[in-house]
Amino acid sequence: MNVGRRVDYAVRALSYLAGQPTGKIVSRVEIEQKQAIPSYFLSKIMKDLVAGGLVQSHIGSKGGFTLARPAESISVKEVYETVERPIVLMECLDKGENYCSYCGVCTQRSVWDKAQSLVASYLGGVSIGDISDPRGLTGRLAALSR
Amino acid sequence: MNVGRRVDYAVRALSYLAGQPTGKIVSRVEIEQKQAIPSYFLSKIMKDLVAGGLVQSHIGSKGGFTLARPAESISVKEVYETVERPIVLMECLDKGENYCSYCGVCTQRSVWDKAQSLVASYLGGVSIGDISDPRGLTGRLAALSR
DNA sequence: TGAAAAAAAGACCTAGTAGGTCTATATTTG
DNA sequence: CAAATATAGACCTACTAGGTCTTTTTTTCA
Repeated sequence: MNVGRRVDYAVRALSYLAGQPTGKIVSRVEIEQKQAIPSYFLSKIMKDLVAGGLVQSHIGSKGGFTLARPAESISVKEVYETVERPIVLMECLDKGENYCSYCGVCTQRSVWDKAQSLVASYLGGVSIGDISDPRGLTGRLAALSR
Repeated sequence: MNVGRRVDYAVRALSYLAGQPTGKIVSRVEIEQKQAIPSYFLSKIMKDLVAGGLVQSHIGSKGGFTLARPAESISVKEVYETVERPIVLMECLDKGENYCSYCGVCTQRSVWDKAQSLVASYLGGVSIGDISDPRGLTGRLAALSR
């Protein structure tokens, strides 16, 4: 029960994009620097976000990324599932009843199912727009110490 | 965001114990067989449950385990945290503000904090008594096919 | 008293994965 | 053409989940 760095970084990247003027293209390097993401790491994550249709990429000099959709329409749940995997607390909840022969008589199944629904529906209700971050972590941290 | 086998097996073991007459001592091997837990694996898990005060052990021939407390007073959350680790979605939620220098300006922190509270409080409200299983998975599965 | 049955303790092993780094290639701008 | 960029994918390391087994200690009971 642990959210990986990929999700953390993906959310940071999207929050930063959400804070830019609409259509402003931002490079991977800028996002990494503003949001304190390890060099290069973001390239793999952005690939997933592009493939998932959350972000649009622009190849070539002056290229970079923009949100592919309004920030308000992108939920944290969707981000999670795009860069990692569907939110599933136990495998048997995902696969059908015949994944494990005991599913039919399992007393805990409904417990994890409920817990999973709770968190998934909460995350489904939080949008990237809600946590947009125009300046990025490094920018706002620097502002604090001034 | 995934619940490991240790928790699964711990819950199965406790549910089985909860279904026995009060004070009935049950051996590790019996629990493993009735609840379809891999041989030997349960020994490591029971160690944690004993250390955590959820289960009482009885060494020697005719030994085994009993619940140390009423099943209704043992929550799934407590089981989880006893055999694995505290329920924490991101490390920074656990460690103080100074774990990561950006905590103070992090826009996602509250999101994961809320999600974490939701699931923790739900699991805190489900007890082993709620999912007690006197016959175990194998027993009930066999009953079905008869 | 001794053999059997059980927990306690811990060593060991394997495959998978998280997290991170780097390089080569294609594309675009100016 | 040169510089800047995404794309694609190779590569690496440390950790962990999950599982198996063995040795020791304690207890029961015949």
